[in-house]
Amino acid sequence: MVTENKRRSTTKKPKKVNNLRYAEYYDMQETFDGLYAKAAKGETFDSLMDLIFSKDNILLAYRNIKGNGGSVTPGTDGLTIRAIEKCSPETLVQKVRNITKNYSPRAVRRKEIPKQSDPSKTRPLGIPCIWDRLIQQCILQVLEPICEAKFSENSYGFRPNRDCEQAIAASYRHMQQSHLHYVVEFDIKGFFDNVDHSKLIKQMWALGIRDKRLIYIVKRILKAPIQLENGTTAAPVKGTPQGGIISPLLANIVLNELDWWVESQWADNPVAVARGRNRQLGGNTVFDKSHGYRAMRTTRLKEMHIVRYADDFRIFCQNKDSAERTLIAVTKWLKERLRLDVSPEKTQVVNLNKHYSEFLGIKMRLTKKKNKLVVQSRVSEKAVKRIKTEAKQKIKNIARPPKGMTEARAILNYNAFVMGEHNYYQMATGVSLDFRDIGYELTRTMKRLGDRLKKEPKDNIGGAVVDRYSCSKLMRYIKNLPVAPISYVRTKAPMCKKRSIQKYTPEGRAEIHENLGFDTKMLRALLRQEVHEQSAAYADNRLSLFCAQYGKCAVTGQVFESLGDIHCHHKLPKNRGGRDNYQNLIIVRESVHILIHATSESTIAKCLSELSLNKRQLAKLNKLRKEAGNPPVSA
DNA sequence: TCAGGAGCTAC
RNA sequence: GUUGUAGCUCCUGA
Repeated sequence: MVTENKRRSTTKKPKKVNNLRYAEYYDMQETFDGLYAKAAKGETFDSLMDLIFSKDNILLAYRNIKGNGGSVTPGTDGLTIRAIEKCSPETLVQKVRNITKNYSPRAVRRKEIPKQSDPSKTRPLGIPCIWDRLIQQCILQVLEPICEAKFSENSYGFRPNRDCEQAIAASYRHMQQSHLHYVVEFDIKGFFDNVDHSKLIKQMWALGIRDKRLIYIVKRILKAPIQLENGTTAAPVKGTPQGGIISPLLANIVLNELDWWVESQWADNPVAVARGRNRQLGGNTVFDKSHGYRAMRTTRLKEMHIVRYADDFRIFCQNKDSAERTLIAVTKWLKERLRLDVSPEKTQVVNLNKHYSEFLGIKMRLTKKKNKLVVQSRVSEKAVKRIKTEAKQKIKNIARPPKGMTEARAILNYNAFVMGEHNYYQMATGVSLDFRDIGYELTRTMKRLGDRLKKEPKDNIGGAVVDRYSCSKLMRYIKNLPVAPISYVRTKAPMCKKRSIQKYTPEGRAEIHENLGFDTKMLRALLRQEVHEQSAAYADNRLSLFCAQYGKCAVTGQVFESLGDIHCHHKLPKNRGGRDNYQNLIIVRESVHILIHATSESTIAKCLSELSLNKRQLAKLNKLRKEAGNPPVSA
């Protein structure tokens, strides 16, 4: 425990990267594709456990969570990812299977954190222990392809290859192209904390997830005790922990039926009519009980569309009457079907011809432009306020860098902030107005930088900030560092989701992911090779390295012909403090490996003549020899 | 091409 | 120390 804490203070938080490649490393992509295809055909799954806790799936789960920022944040048992990766792959797998044999997850650590939208309010976090997070990741990997096949096109939150931009684009489309001028704004009260466990299980069943042992494990995860900040422990009766790896997926499972139900409720919906009586929509058979909701069924409502982002959703309607009925019907449906309450103050109908409606940080309405109604959107007031205060703070950091921060770092941080905000809010048609206002608000704070701000850099410089902003008259420099002008943004129309993009079909992947550029046979062999006496981290990094090096020796550049020729070398030897992290490992041919460690003249001579290295290769070799504590050799 | 690290957003 | 999913941007190494 002590060593864990010590490590934590010295370890920087890793950051998650795109993980499409990882499934390929662990030879799981085809399996996931298969699940997706089966689910799309309407097949059900009553035996998923063997797959979930298969060796490859578990090791892939480790790979996927090791990059999480929170992997070095301990749960209630004080353990971090280090506790997992120091095991050998075999014991890691064995441990997961043992834990889940009679699964009883450890207590989830409750932590209240301020909401970034409104820092005066807090959001309850539930941080599971690292082994439990690993187990949840195993489950997620298998459930996601099944669920993706069933989920609605109108749901954008927490889903692969979908984002806010697409949700906003869909909203614009409904307003402008489909002429839906009324929107119902919904706000579910504390959604994550109020998810009904038995309803959730029923929804899983309806989606075809029918493995009883798996359902039991999910139940156990939901019922995991919560260790409150004051140290006492509580047993949850509802809700799914915000911080649990499967929680976002569970949220979509619960609300998936809402998407299909709403779309099926309007008269003459071509999709609903074509599929027949609201059943079998999207391969779901969960609508049989929807007959009881007369409020909607008898009104023959006109065209309407839902746009959902996690628990935040809007329904676009043709007219006021339709919108008001929808509000009532959906509220009732949520209560009766999912046992969820909406917040009456925040749930309302908005006439988009007269008022702005806020969604995902953007407020939007319709205005007349040359006899046509077009979308006019702005940065939401809350966001403007937040940007102002954060930008002020960051400028102050440049003026007077706090200790532990240099001026250069403060500028970089400010630029990243400005570019980040611009990147997101550029989908509002009126962004430039809002950022002009923000810039105006900041002039006083900018004065603190005084004459340090120049119109030209000291020398000629490049980089992304210059590329993007140097055409602005407001561009300034401090020495050689550009300071991004916050007022300078141009709007960029949000893009709709391309239907063809899909993570779980080879065709759908083609647009977002390139296949490995070399023969993967050797990679497979490497994956199957058991590494005795080595850690999971080592085994995992070895695969990355092999791919990063295109299956070639780092010194000679030769393609590996046999498994035995592949040697993974510690640059700084373990007995001198070298670790199993990526940076400390490199893949070389067997003879090169021998040569790195060789001390006897005859061995060196033999290997050298065998390899006949050129100058550059020799230099690489000697660098590795030096790191290993050996003197250089010459040909 | 790979990996890691910094920033941003939504919920 | 603040978890999680998803998306975006940039930088640095090999």
